[in-house]
Amino acid sequence: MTVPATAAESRRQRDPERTRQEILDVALAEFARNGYSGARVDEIAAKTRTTKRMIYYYFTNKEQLYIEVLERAYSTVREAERRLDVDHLEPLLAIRTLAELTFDHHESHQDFIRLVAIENIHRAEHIAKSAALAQLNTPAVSVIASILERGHATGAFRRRAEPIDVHMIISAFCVFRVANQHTFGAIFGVDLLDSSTRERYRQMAGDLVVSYLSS
Amino acid sequence: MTVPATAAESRRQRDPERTRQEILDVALAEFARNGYSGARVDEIAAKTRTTKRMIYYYFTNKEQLYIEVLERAYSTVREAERRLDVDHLEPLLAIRTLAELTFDHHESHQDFIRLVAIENIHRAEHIAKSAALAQLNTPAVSVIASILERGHATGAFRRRAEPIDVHMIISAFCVFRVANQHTFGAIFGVDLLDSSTRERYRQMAGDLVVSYLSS
Amino acid sequence: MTVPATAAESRRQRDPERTRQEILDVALAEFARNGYSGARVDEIAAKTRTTKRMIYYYFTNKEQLYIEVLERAYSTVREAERRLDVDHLEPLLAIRTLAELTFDHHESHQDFIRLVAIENIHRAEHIAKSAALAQLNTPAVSVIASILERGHATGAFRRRAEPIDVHMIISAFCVFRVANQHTFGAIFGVDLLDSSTRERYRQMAGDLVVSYLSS
Amino acid sequence: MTVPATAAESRRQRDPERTRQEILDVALAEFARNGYSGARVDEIAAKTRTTKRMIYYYFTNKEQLYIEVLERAYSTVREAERRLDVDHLEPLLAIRTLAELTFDHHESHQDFIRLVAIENIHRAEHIAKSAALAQLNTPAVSVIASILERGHATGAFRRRAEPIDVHMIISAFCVFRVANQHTFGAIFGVDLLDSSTRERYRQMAGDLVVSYLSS
DNA sequence: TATGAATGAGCTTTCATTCAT
DNA sequence: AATGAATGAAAGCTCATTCAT
Repeated sequence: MTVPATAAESRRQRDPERTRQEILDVALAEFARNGYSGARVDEIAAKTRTTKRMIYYYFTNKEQLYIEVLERAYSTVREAERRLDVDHLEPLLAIRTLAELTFDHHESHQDFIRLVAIENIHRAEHIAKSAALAQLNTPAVSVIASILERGHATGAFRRRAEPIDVHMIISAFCVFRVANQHTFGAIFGVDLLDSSTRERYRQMAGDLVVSYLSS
Repeated sequence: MTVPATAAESRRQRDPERTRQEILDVALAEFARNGYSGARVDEIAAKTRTTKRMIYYYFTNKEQLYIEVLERAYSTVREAERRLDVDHLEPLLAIRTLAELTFDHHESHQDFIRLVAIENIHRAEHIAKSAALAQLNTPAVSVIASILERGHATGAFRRRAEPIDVHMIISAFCVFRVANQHTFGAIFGVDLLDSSTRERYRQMAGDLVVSYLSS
Repeated sequence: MTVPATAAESRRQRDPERTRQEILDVALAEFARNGYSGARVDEIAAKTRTTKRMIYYYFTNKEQLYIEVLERAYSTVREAERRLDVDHLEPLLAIRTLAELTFDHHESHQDFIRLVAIENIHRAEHIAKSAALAQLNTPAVSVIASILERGHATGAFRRRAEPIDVHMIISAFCVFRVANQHTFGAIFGVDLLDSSTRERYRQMAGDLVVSYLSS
Repeated sequence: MTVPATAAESRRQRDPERTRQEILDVALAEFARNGYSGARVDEIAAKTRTTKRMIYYYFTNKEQLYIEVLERAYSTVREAERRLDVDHLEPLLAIRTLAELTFDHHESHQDFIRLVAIENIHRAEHIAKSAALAQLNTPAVSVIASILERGHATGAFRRRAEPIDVHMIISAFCVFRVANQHTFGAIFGVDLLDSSTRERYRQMAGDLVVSYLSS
């Protein structure tokens, strides 16, 4: 017979990769929600169809699980960056579009932003421990470099700026809005993520980088 | 005799306020270093001349200690903001100076920046619980409002911007440099806090807000 | 001037005996409510106009406080017993009246009943430690002895019973109704203290001892 | 090799149910001896072949352990009640036998009596929390109901009494002797549990209910 | 006589992890 | 490859009590 006789049997996975992904999904949410120390292996297990024991079986320990969560999250972001295509736009519009796409991406990947904040609390020690993360290239910076080059050639950008600095300016604004939304909201009584102000902030992201490069 | 005979005697404090402050100092460092969950009351006590018991005596529990750390940290920042004096400068220089002072302040109060990041991980729930933090006013925004008014009057600022948005732009840049230094460093191999680049980033902070408001 | 200048001064008691009694009142309620281990010195102090320190000043430690609570409670009961006067009633009515008065007394002194239960949990070790409680005489038993003597003389009581056994029978019934009201209620869904059944139980107390002695 | 090499190994249990029962046994004794607040999980663990950690593993927390102790204790009593068989005895003898069996049972289950006293101190809040205890039926009352019915039919019982009241009368006497033995002993210098007086008290239990129902 | 400040010892509980198959 | 059972270590917190004047 193929009917599972016990709970354990019914739970048993035939697809290890799927189990891994399910654990990583839940772990991402838990780590993003509670921080590294605040996240509970028990809780992650409880929200999974597997058991705590399986988490250790697949990931060895809490830290390794966290690292793999981080790796997958960064890898997703890099994948998105790789899909960026603004070469067909004139430089000013290209950089504004890039800022806006970054703005949109950060808003829709808040768990990732939180994970980055958490990782910074831990001085990026887990990134340092990860072979996969060590060799991450950052397509976004190349995209920026290309735009800047074109912009300088056409004279659209009066300011000579380093690609990485432009990346930082865009990131700072877009990350801040998500990462600091709660303290900002508590202190100023303003919800930075409210849909009614999204368009204004989105434009501000573009204005900021455009005005910086233009003047 | 007045010579303390035991460890307990030598430890005994006659100055409760000083003891409180010492605990808060150590606790700030520990929370900033390890996050709320990651910080250990035992560890905080060990780095103090008092005992763990005293921490509970003064602060009731870990959360309340954290909240008071937060309150004092914010209060220090507000105090610094209150000392800001850029009224004698012409608008463009005033806003640039404000950005640079913010830049300097954040660099020299990295524990505060980390605390804010931690508090955001916890969705600002502790700020919400604090009566003292609820009624915090933010002098910096008033200062900005005043500068903007003057700048609009003189025509120095072509863009009409909300004071709070300008505050956000300055904060985003200055906070990002400190808060995200570790992941940025790990991924781009760049130390955002290196003294050799400080002046360039400092100027960038000013340029960013000035170019935004001017264009 | 006689106006108290500080909270401490305004709290300060001029009447030590009154302070002692207030502490004992609150302590009785707390011990009766939570048991010896369950009662908190902090809580007792909080419900008093004095401080925890004063409790130690007056009573040395928690156990001594408990003992004095016990002493005062027993002393109150003995005082009530001493006021019993059923000599003018014929034996059958006298013993019934005694049972009913005991019934009433226990109902209106539930804290005392609880205290006795608590003291039994502790194997009466505190009574043993109390000089005052050691030499407690029990007027009730003398009253019973007198009634029994008269009843045996008149032939109203066919059964020859020991005064202390009769005391036990009466106590058992009256104490049980109060002491076991909660488990009885939880298991049988009956509130033994409900006013609608008081008269029936009261009569039962009399019937029980009367029928026992008569038959 | 199968010889346990370490203390942990020798301690390790393969029989969870047996471990549970052992913990419950020890916990019953400790709770009965010291009350709920007075009992120490450490102490219970020390008297067991397991560790404190195992107690939490099996029972979640102290309260749940206490509740399960209570459940098992009540369940044992109910089991004994279910085995009562006095149908073959004529009513007067039946009710006397029931009283005597109750008397014997309470004497040999003093921990249970103490537990009931403790639970009453806590206003039966734990019984209220227990699903198992909520639906406990009480066979003893049915047995009494049956005896009363027969006794009323034959005219042996002149008094019409409620089964639950008769249960209360028997319980009150038998519980009192055990539950209040210590205060009674301390005050009257009488050991209610002394074997030399057991037979007299046992008979008194029967006399009490028989005379009550007969007259 | 009275008291604010301080505290050692020990409590219940939690956590990531390993055992043993 | 997979897992149910078990656990050492330490965490946060509480309690009656003492210090020091």
